[in-house]
This record gives sequence, C-alpha cells and structure tokens, in this order.
Amino acid sequence: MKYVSKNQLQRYPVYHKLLLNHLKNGEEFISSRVIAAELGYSEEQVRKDLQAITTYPGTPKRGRNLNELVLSLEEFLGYNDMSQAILIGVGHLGAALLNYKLFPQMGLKIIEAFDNDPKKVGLTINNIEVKDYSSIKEFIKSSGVKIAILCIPGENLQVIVDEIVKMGIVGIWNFAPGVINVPDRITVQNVDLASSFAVLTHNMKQKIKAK
Amino acid sequence: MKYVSKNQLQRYPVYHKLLLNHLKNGEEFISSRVIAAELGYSEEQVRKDLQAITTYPGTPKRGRNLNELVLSLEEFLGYNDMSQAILIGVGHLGAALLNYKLFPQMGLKIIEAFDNDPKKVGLTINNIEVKDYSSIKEFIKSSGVKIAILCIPGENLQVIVDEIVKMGIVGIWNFAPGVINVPDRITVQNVDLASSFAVLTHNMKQKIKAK
DNA sequence: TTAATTTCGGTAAAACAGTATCGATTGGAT
DNA sequence: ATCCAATCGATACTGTTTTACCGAAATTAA
Repeated sequence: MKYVSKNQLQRYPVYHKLLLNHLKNGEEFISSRVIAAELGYSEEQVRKDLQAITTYPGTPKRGRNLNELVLSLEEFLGYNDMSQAILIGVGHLGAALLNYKLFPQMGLKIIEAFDNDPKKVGLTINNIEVKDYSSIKEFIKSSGVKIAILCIPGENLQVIVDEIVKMGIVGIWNFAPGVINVPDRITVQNVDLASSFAVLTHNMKQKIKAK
Repeated sequence: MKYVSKNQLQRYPVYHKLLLNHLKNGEEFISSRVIAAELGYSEEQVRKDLQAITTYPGTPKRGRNLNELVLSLEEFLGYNDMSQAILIGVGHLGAALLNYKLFPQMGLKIIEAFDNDPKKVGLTINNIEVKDYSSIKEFIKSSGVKIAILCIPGENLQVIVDEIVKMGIVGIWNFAPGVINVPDRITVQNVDLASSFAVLTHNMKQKIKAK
C-alpha cells in the first residue's frame, strides 16, 4: 500500500459512494475516465488514487472490475471492521448525529451517548441510550471504546478532552467549535463549520470577480 | 490581497476564533509565535498566512495589534456583510443547523427554511419559519437569497439542486451525502462526514503502526 | 487475423504549499 | 544611551501533490 496524502484520503469515500451507485445499476466494469468525468476530477488523478489502494490492475479498454474496486475501497477505509464510538453532548447536533442513518455504511457504530443534563439522561435515541456523564469513565474502561464524538459547547471542551484522553480515548471526532490540545498519540479530526462556510463564500466571491 | 490557497483559507476561521478569545482577555498585541504555539502550526506559516490578508505590518518585539488583526480577518472572511441563506430539509440535521448558535459570528443568517413534510411546515425553529417547499421559488425570487444549505436525503438531491440553481441560487452548502453536478458559475461546498471520518480512522491506524 | 482504439501503469515535469533562513527593526533592559 | 533579544517581512529552499506524457497491453470490430 502506497503512501496516501490527506486530500487523496478524503477522496476515497467519494469514490466509494459513487461506485456503490454504479454497482446498484448492475454494471460490472468502470474506467477511470468515467469516474473522473462524473466527479469532476482529472483522469490521471483518479487513476493514481485507485492505483494506490488496489492490488489487481485494471484492464485496458474495459477499466476496472467494479465489485473488486468497491471491496478494495472498503478494505482500505476500514469499513469492514466496524469502528465503535461514544458520543458526548446530546444537544441538537449530537441528537442529529445519533439519528444519522449512514454511519453504519461508513463503518461507524455509536454504542452509547453521554450528557450531564438530567433531561437528556435516560433517553434512547435511535436505539442508543443516553447515560449520565458521570458514568463515562466506567463505560470507556469496560467497553474499551477508542473513539469519542464531541458535540459539546465550547466552554468545557478542553476539560472534557483531557478527561476522556486520560480514560483511554485515542480518537476524537470534534464537532465542537474551537481548538483542542492533545498528546501526540491522540488523533483529532475537527468538523469545522466555520472553515467550511468560509471556503464557500470565498469561492463565490472569486467567481464573481472572475466575471 | 495575495492569492490564498484552500488549506490556508480554512485556517483563517481558526485564527479568528483563537484571537477572539485573546481579545476577550483584554490583550492588545499578539505575536505569530504565540499563535503558532497555541494552534500547533509553524511560526512561519502563521506569519505567512497573516501577511497575506493584512495591510498593516506587525511590529518586532510586540507582534501584531490584536484588534486590527481580528478586523482584517473579519474583513477578509466577509463576516461584516452578513450572508443570508435558506435551509432546505428540516430533518434532524437540518433542525440542528437551524438551532446552531454560532452562525451569526460566522457571518451567516438563515432567513427561511423549507421542507415538503406537512408535519414540519408551519414550525418556527429558532425564529426561522419552515415553509412548504412548493413556495421556495417565489421566496428565492423575491428575497434574492443566493445561498442554500442542503440537508435533504440523497435520493432527490440532484433534482432539487437543478431546481434551485434555476431559481437563482449560486452557492450551495451541501450537508447531504453524495456528489452533485452544477454549472461552473455555481459554487458548491460539501460537508462530507464520510471523508472526515475516514481521515480520523486512517490517522489513528497510522499512529498505531508508527509505534 | 489484424488493425484501431481505449485504457492502463509508470515516470517525468510542473505547480503548489510549507519550511527554513536572514537581515532589519523595534522595545525593553542595563 | 547603548545593547540585547524578540519579532518582523522577504526570499530562498525543500518537499509534496497534481498534472502531463508515453509506451504497452487488451478488447473490439473489420
């Protein structure tokens, strides 16, 4: 398996989703050119991306075996061995994520949720129980869960992060706004709405200028 | 104003958020070195990023004027002239976004929401009314709104996109999974949870390997 | 069976982004 | 008043990511 850059990595789930649609249509082969055209990528980039994670080559004039390609993507993305995670903070956004239907397809299963609001504790959302935050330590220890999804307000963010890291969490998917500091061995992935929106508005401005 | 790369662009809201905190503490100056340390960036990168969007230089031994820096960032990011947007699809995620408290700080105001579910239509969430999707055309025309936030299931995604583009929407913030095709003049920014989660798990694996 | 065409994989070149270096300038300490 | 340390901006360098190119291989069609 070759080295994969961050941008490249983010493209793989996009390929996966597209290819699933083609697979549904009963197609058997697909060429890099077709994929590139549908996604708006360059042909060379698609070829390089796919070469990096597949073991079997494609065949000239036909392209790649669609089924094999999907399997390679799922293997690479780890969609086969489901990742278990806990969710912390059952506010509007946290509840929406508990209800998010596509996580299983992405190899993610939320096994428990935590909040410190008594009104939330005891609820069951999409078959996931909401427990009191005070019980989180025991749960992390006993379940061995490694990933936490953070949906808490910004104020206590770093405090909570420090706590759960000490309890054994090594991967943090952070939906809360704000920067968090962790030791090197911990992985953090931020979902930063402000950054995403900034890209949108900036690109809109650029297009207006270009006219 | 110099050219700004996409990665660079995504860092500016992060700077902005950090600097607001420092401003709250009553600080007057801040050096690139301090910013770099707090965000885990390199000192040079911070300096280069800030140089690209500011007009006034920093002063040696003190750093940059914090207030001026924040103003430059807000100016660059367009936080001053508030962007108006509509939201389409008031499901769990859509409702969570309607309740999201930080949009005003990001220069975003959602002025109306649309859904085709009669149970949703007529609700008012966080002072935003949910209207029937059939009335969207009139609203876009009369309000002149340019940005749409999409939170609809994947099935009708492209159909809706084609419709709203025809009605005058030019910027789409897409929270729905799946690739959408638009004319060149339209800007799309995807919030792709699958890609984000893939980066998290991949980085976690890399760290385990590196041990 | 042969020719034409498509697509492949690998390599080379170009573009881009990030890092390091360096002289200049300023503020504060002595 | 002078010196020292910190920070700046600019530029040069390095590395990474993307794009372009090219010969080879395989399928389809004549």
